[in-house]
Amino acid sequence: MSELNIGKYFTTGEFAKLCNVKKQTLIHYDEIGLLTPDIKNDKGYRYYSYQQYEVFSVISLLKEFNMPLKEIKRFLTNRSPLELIQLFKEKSLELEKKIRNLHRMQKIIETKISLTEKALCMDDSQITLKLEEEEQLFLSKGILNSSDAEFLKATSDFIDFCNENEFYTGFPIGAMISKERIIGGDHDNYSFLYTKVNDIHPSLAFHVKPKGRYIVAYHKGSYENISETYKRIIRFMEHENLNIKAFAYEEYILDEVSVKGYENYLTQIMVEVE
Amino acid sequence: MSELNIGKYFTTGEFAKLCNVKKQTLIHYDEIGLLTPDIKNDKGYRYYSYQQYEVFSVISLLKEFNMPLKEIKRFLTNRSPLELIQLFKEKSLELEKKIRNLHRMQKIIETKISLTEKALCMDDSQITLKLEEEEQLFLSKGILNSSDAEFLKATSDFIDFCNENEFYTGFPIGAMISKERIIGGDHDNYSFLYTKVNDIHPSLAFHVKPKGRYIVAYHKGSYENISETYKRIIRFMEHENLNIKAFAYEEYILDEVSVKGYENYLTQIMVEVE
DNA sequence: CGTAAGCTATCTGGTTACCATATAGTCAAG
DNA sequence: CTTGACTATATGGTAACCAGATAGCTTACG
Repeated sequence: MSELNIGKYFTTGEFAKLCNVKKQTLIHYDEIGLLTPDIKNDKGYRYYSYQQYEVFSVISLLKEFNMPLKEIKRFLTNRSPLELIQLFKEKSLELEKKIRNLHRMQKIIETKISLTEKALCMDDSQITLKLEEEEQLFLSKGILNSSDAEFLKATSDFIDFCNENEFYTGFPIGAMISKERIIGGDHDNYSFLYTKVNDIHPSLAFHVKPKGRYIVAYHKGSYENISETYKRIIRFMEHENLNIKAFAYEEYILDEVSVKGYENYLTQIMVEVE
Repeated sequence: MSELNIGKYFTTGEFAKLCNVKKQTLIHYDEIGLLTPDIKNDKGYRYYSYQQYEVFSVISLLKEFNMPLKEIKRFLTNRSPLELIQLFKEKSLELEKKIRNLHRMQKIIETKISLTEKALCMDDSQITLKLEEEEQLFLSKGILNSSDAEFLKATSDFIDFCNENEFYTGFPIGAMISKERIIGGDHDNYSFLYTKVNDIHPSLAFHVKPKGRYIVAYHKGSYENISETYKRIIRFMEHENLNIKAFAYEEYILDEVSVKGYENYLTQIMVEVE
């Protein structure tokens, strides 16, 4: 009776089922020396002890941390209670970071969803006058009258900086254009790029988009034709007897992410008025 | 001046730096048609618009969800505001699940750390009498007098069930041995396997490890020699004039996960006494 | 205007952690 | 003693790149 030999041991298939993985995975682990069955008979048949299940579960735990198998192997070869404590403490910190990041991601997609939903259900032909609350904006360096190359550099630096400081919350990048440029018809000459921020970083300077009345209009299509929308805005202002205060704020509501091609973009323009 | 042609466009290298990836990655994305540069000149040089940065950031966001590039591509090809909303809502649910899972992982490693730290700083030669609080245990089906094959099956079913119900919290699997077996010297004939649970699942039956006095002893090495430790326990009981109530509870404190080889295992034995 | 530095391109091969499939040997039950 | 269900090894394939080689382009300087 060979049953006695393999008494309390699982075959590869049984162990694989227990671990919820393919047999191949266990064979692979054996090949790379990560998890070698306690017993290997003369025919090459593998037999795993149930204590090895605990080892497997640590491997799969560490794998969930994206720890490469090589490193897991290194850990298991040198394993000791102290090593385990040290490793797990490291991983615990990583976990916290990961959880924070997931919360950030959740904020981003929530923002994207609500922005896009808003875009879907609004009337983009209408120009309206709205009272808006104060908003904190983080600005790029000035880009007025900049060359193409300078503009690219500024955009790039701005995005870099936002990423480093985790400013990106799903809000699109906006652009500010000054009163003079709007009136002068110089509609692609922006003063600053900006992004909305939720938490104010004390050591950095922010621009406050003031509380007050804003003309809200929407531009459909490429910004090459944005002048026409500005003309409509100016007509509206004259009709309502309003004056631009300092800046207009442009934001993509639908951009390359949700539609394909400039002709389908939707830009929101908010003009601060008095 | 060819500068005009490529005016507001990033070269592959510039765009790669902006996106914090290797140039190769962008080339790869171009090859598989995931993110094709707006412009490709006659020499094959790639030029990316800054609007494409937004596309890239959505790609990398989706990639963080482990979404395969093929699926991301499918999404981007059919992109529309509605598709975006639907996808992001799905992903939001996934995120919640992931966050829950990470919290679970954190609990597991915390438990492992504290168990192992406990093991390191205690005196395993000492037998003590302790007052222990009530504990909720989830039990395997009875394994008394079971054959090797039955034992394996029970272990396997037990682990499966624990996994399905996410009972695993980092506590090792324990085993209960009855009064009769302890006295009779039948030390590897367990009655049940168990694991500690934190949250009680209302629809399942749990065993309560009662509040009361327990002899706490430690066994070093393979359980093949566990009889000697039980002899020490019995001597201690006689000396202190105590009697076993119903069960002893065995738990690995150091097992294959933190040490290598049975000879280094450390088992905690708790005997319920009166 | 020419050249060298610093880009760009494509191409090959390697990586990780497997999965699928094919073929052949082995085991356990009727 | 055969049959069906297992086991083994071996080969090739996958995703999403990365590293390095080689060759072409371009631009800033002398």
